[in-house]
Amino acid sequence: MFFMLDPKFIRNNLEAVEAMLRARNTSLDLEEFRRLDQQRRELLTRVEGLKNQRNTCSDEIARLKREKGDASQQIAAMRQVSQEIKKLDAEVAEIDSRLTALIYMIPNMPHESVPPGAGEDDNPVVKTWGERPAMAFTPKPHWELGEQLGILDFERGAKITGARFTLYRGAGARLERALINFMLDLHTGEHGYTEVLPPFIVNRTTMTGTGQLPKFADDLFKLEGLDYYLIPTAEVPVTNIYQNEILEAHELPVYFAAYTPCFRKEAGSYGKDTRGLIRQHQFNKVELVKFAAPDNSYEELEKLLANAEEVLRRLGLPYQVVNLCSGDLGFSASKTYDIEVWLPGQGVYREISSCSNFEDFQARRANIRYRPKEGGKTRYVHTLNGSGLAIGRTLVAILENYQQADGSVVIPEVLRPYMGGLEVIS
RNA sequence: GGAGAGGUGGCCGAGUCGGCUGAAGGCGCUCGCCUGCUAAGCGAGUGAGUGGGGAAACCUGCUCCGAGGGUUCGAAUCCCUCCCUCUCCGCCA
Repeated sequence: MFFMLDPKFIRNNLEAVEAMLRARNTSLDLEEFRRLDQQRRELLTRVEGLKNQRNTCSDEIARLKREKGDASQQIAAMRQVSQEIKKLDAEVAEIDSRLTALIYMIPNMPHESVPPGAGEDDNPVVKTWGERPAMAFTPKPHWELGEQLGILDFERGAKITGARFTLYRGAGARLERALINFMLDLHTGEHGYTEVLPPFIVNRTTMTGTGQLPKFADDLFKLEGLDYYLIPTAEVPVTNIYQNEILEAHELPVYFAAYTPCFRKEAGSYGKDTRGLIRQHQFNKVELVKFAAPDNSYEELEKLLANAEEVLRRLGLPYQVVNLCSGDLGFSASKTYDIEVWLPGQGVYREISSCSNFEDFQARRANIRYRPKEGGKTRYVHTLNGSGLAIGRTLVAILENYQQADGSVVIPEVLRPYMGGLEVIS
């Protein structure tokens, strides 16, 4: 049986959990949890008593048989007991599955440093970096630039597949690939991450481990006739690398960097960001994933954020960092920083990275533990992840921030070696 | 896709005609002894989950031998379904 929040924690902190649900604008009644949990414990006491009786008596029967004695009386008695056990076991299983379904719907507890708030307008900006480029002309949105330069073909993307799919060509395709390589090289070469290339299709258990299922099934592409799904982010396969494993304390923290495409249905965002690359059903991302000991996971979150920020600094892209408030925090996260990059073509800051500490929420579901140095019981690790960064949106930011009056786009210096020396796309 | 073999504790590896095996034996690891140091040697300990008792050391119930069902008083051991691994054949980037 998997849980997200510890059922014991819920049991002992019902008021706190209910307060958390309100802060997250979630309507969920814990009365049923209280009732089922109580019932389950009562049943368990009874059925375990009976099992104990059966075990003891089975030994007795075995002994009698060995000594050629008569055990028919005990066998008859145990037949009754076994019937009863079977019945009670079924009742427990029924309650368990209802309880699990319920607990799976409860989001994570926010960290104490998460500000209260109703939604994204209440997220405090904790940092801004870089100079917004001064332009003596009216900056264009990236879709215009991309089409005029012949590097982004939205129409043909839509023809090949449908809306929210894009065909990159020439320098556009290469720029996308350059960004992937640049980011991976930076994180593996300078930030201590190990590169992994995971499967892009995962099974149900894996999706459940990181919290995408059962709650967010609507946003996932599922393969027909199979219990397999296209990943919506590398977080899913990479976090599940250690699913059902026990790590040694000296192995922590573990840092992974992974490039993968990401597939999202974007259900419920029909009117939003219909133009351009901002919201696609398929996009590329370099993801950073960490497994850390609980006592320093928040330091690891700060480092993770700094690693993601470094990408934007080297690319010379202005950004701000916001601390997501309680009402905007994702389902599985205890704390999340969003990095938002400046897009002059649209005159807004747009999310380009999301760095989160999930504490033991995912680890509990995916059953990822470690053995503490000082010995004693195994504990759940803390998992963290962050985009480092979303590739498509980075390309958008480059086009819009580095555009020239004539519609050409200068390539940031750090990318030129990856572009075969190309300095300007024109 | 076809034929066969197999999935046991951190690892390797026993489990007889179903009962005394949560699991022999070995390796590894931990602690202690021994040793000038190292190696070797000797002794003890060493799975996980969940519940009860105790201030604690610790004692104790239940569950777990790929997963899920079934047979049985009782299953790692028998039956069924599924998953995975390996070998051979076919097909294929």
